[in-house]
Amino acid sequence: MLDIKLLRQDPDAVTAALAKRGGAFSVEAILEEDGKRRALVHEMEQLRAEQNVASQAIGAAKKAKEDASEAIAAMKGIKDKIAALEEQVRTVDAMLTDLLLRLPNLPDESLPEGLDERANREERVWGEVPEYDFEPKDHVALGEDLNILDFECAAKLTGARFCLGKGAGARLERALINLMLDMHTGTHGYTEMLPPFMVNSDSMRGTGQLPKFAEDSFKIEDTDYWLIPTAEVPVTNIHRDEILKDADLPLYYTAYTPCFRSEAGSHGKDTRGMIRQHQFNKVEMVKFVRPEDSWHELEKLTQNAEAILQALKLPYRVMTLCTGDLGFSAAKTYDLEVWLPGQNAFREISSCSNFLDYQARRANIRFKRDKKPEFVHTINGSGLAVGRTLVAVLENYQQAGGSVKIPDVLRPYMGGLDAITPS
RNA sequence: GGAGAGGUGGCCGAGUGGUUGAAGGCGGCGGCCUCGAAAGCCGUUGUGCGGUUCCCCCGUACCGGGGGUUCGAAUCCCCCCCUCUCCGCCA
Repeated sequence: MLDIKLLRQDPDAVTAALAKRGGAFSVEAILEEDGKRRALVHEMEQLRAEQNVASQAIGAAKKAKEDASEAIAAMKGIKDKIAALEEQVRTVDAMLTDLLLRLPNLPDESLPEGLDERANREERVWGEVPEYDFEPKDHVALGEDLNILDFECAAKLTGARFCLGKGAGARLERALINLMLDMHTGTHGYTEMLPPFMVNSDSMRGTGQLPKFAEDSFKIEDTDYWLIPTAEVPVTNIHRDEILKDADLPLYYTAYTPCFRSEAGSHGKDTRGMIRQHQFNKVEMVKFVRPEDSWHELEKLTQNAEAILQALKLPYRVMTLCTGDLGFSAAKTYDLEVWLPGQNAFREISSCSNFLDYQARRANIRFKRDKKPEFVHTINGSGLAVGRTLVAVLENYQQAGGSVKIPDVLRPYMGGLDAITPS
């Protein structure tokens, strides 16, 4: 959520910044509601002040055994006026809040401007794109030939966009989760969390999934529970409605969770394999930091995600998302794109974002160092999307005969196994 | 799922219709005392919104959440949520 005061002070700057995202956002309507609200609140509070004074006088009179019936009768009218104003304030307030919640974050100045991913800026490339003296297979062919991934069976169990991991495939996924968590907790300084995989609507609103993107997530029927689309939701909301101590900051959390996404609107996109699934595993990193540290902390968090790819020796590049490709709540995002020989392309495997105080405002996460509480800044990123990492390992480590070498760093997690071979 | 108990300020804990934003204690902060510390003593100690000479003050709201009764509600009524105990069920 943006600061309403910023909209009041400089509506033109806000409008201009939002326009870079490509959509049409009306700041004017919000300011109109805001003005209405303030006038109503002022009027209501003046009446209340009057009422409070009168009520005290009535109390005093009754104590002194005096007749207060006239004063009581006089207050009857004011009560209805207040009630009517309360109702109006409620309506305007709800309207204003809804409008504000539907306004995305302002893109940072440093972003390249553009409407879609073609305008994203490449920051750096790591590793060498591998060359093969044979035709490399994609992960679907590899997985099925090795009998470690079964999409057909998953379709029987559930439907499209699911995958059954089998044997070494299941274990490889688990190994990757453990490697990531061990690196983040062991050398990057994060505290591991294991949150609920369902959250309520308040949490979804806190991180920005609601009210605008309800259709992207799965909701459990007859409840207020949502399947989490990312661990960002429960982990960021850990400190919802809290005032942290200055000494508590910065807080670094990491969490493994499955993620559930409806993928509404992506029909026909990435239908093959496990690139785009309704359920996938992810290890997430979430930071709560002081405002002045957030840009530096974003760089560090991005490097923490890169460290996993480097440990696995997977080639990747870092992209800065342009203004039009930026997510709703983010001010700036780096995408890590891993090289996939099966697609002959770089594909997103991590998204690391600085939200500034946007989520903190929504979720009301503050800290106190002087008199007045301040909003923290939140930062998060995938470290990494596990399913896509498994895809990358299979495709990048494939051998001529269809076997897949296990990256050195994963072998301890695989019981010493050095390769997955056709049985 | 059934029965019961309970949710009050950072924490513990009083309060059951009228200066109660809320006693008391703990903790925190400031001061006195001290060579220093502890103990002791004194003072202070929330958040949102609105107004404003913009953190100084004023107003208003907040005692799990939402409605209601009343001139007036932490206190009475209704609904919901959560926690605890017992039973049932279950991993």
